[in-house]
Amino acid sequence: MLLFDDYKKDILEEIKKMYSVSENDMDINGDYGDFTLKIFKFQDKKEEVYNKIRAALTKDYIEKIDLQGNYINFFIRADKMLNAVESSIETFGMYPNIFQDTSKALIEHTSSNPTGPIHVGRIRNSIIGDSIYRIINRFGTRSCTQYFVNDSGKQVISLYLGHVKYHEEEPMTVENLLDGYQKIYSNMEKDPSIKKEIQELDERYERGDRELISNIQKTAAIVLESITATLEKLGIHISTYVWESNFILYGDVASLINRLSDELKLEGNAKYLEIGDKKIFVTRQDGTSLYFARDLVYHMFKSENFDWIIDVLGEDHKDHAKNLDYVLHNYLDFPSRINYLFYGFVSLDTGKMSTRKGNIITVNDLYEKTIEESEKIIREKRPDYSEETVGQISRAVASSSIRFNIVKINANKPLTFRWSEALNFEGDSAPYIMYAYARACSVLSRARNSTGSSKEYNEYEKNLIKAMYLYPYYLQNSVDFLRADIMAGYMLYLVKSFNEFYLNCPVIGNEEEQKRIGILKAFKRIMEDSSELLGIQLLEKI
RNA sequence: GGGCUCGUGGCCUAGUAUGGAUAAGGCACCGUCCUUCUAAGUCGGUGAUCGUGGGUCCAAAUCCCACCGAGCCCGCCA
Repeated sequence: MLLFDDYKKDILEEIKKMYSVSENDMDINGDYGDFTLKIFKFQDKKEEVYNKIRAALTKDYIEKIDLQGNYINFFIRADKMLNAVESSIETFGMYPNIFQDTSKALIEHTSSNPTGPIHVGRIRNSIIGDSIYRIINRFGTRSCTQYFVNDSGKQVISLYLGHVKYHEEEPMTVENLLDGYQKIYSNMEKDPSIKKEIQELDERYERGDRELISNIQKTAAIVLESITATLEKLGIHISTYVWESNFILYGDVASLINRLSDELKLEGNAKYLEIGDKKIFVTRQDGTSLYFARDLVYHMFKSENFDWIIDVLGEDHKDHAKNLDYVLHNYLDFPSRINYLFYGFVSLDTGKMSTRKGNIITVNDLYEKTIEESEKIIREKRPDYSEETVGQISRAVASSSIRFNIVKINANKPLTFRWSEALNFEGDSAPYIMYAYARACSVLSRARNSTGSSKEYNEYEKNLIKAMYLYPYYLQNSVDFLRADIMAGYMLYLVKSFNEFYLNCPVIGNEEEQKRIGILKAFKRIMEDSSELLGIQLLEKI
C-alpha cells in the first residue's frame, strides 16, 4: 500500500459529504486544472455545485477552484506538492512511502522451453514479468519470480535425441543442441521412426528412468544457462527455478490425478476432464501425463507458499489458462489469488518467428547490435569519453533500450519488431530518459551553496513538481491493472516536464538557484525510483 | 466454421476499464533555438471522416449490433 499526501482523495472525501461521487469522477491529468471533477450528472445547477464545493473546501493546499463548463478544476499549490514529495524522501528515503503488505506474491515469467536461445518474441514475456515484479515489490507486496523449467515432454526429449543422433561425439554446446533439435523436426516427416523413438523415450521418462531423466536435465540445463545469461544482460534475475520433472519423479502428478479421479473420464486408457463441451486430457493412452496435469500440480505447489500468483503468458495460452483456472477453483479449492497476464505475439516485418525453423532474431544478437549502435553514437557525440566509459554507457543503453521499447507497449497489443525502431535513441526511448537524468546530475554537480528561498513557482517549475507529485497515482494504476506500460508512459511524461523546465529555468548562478536545486534533487530521486521499476539503468554521464 | 484479441495522421503508440472540454505523444518531413547548466534536447509547422456501416445517448475513439481486415487458439504438443 502506498502512503503519501493524497490530495485527490482528500478533496473527494470532502465532496462526498455533499454529493455522491466516485473516484472516477475526478481526473488527475486534465489540461485545465490539476484535478478535474466532472459534474454532468449532478442534480444541482453547476453554479450552485461550484459555490457549495468552493465554500466547503478550505484546504490550505488548494490554490484556487474554477468552474469551466461542466467541470470544476482544482489547482493545487506547487509548494505543497513539492513539500509532500521532499518530506517523504527526507523521512523515508522515498516518495511515496509504503506500508509493507503481509502477503507474498509470486510472478512466474519466461518459462521458455529450454530448446533454444531466447528471441525477441519470448523476451516480451521476461520484460513484462520482471517489470511487474519490480512494480509490485515497490508497491509494498513482497514478491519473487519463478521460472517453470520444462524438462519433460516431447520438446526437451527431441532436444536430447537431436544431440544423441546428430552430435553424439561432440561437446554439448548450445549451438550443437539447437542444430540437433532443428534436425529432429526437419527429418521427422521423412523418417517416421524418429517419432517412435521420441515416444519410447517419453514412456521411459515417465516410468522414472533415473539415468534418462538425469541426461535430459543436463541437456536442458545447458540451454537454460544460456537463457539465464541472456536475461542477466537485461538486468532480469529470476529468483527461483522449478523443474517440471520433479513433479513426475516424486509422484505429485500421480497423486493429483488420483485426487481428480471422481471428475476424470476415460477414452480408452486416456483420462480427461470435461469442461463445457471440451475434453481436456490429463494423461495419454500410454499413461504418461500431459502438460495440463503438470501445470495444475505446479500451481497447487505455488499456492502453498504464496498468496498471490501472477502468470505471464503468451496469448496462445489463453484457453489453457481459462481451463486451468476452472479446474483449480472448481475441483481443487485453489486458495490463492491468481492473475493471468497475457501479451500479444511479437512478429518481424518479414513475418513470424520460429525456433524450429531458425528464422529468429535472438536477444543476444539484438543486444550486440544495440551496443554497437550506441558506441557509434557516443564516439560521435562525446569524443572525449574513454573506451571504458563508452562501453559502460553502451551496455546500459542497450539493456535499457531493449526493455523500454518492449515494455512501453500495452501487453495485449500485437508488436512488430523493427530494427529502425530498436536502434532509435530519440523520442520515446530509454536514452531520452537517461539523458534527462544525466542533465539533472550535471547541474547538481555544479551547485554552489546559495541562499534565498522563494516560494513562487513559474509554470515550468510547477509542471515538473506536479509530475513528480503524481507518481504514486501512476504507480497505483500500474498495480491495479498489472500494466507496466503505464509506468513507461509516466516516465515519458515526467521527463518531458523536466526537459521543458531545463530549457526555461537556468539554475546555476540564478537567483532562484537554491529553490531549483531542491526541485532537481527530488526529480533525481523520483527518476531513480521509477527507472528501477522498468530496469532502466541511469548514469550520471551519458 | 466457432472462440478470444487487435484496427487511431505516411509509420509507431497513448486515450477505450469509468462515454463528456480543441483526439495526446514519438518517428519521418519542413522551419526555430547552443559565448547559461550535456542539442540523445526545446519550440513551431505539415499531416486523423479514430477499419466500415448502423444503433443507444443531451454527448461515442470509448457502449451495443453487423460487416471487413490482421493475429492467436480450437492436439492423447507445450
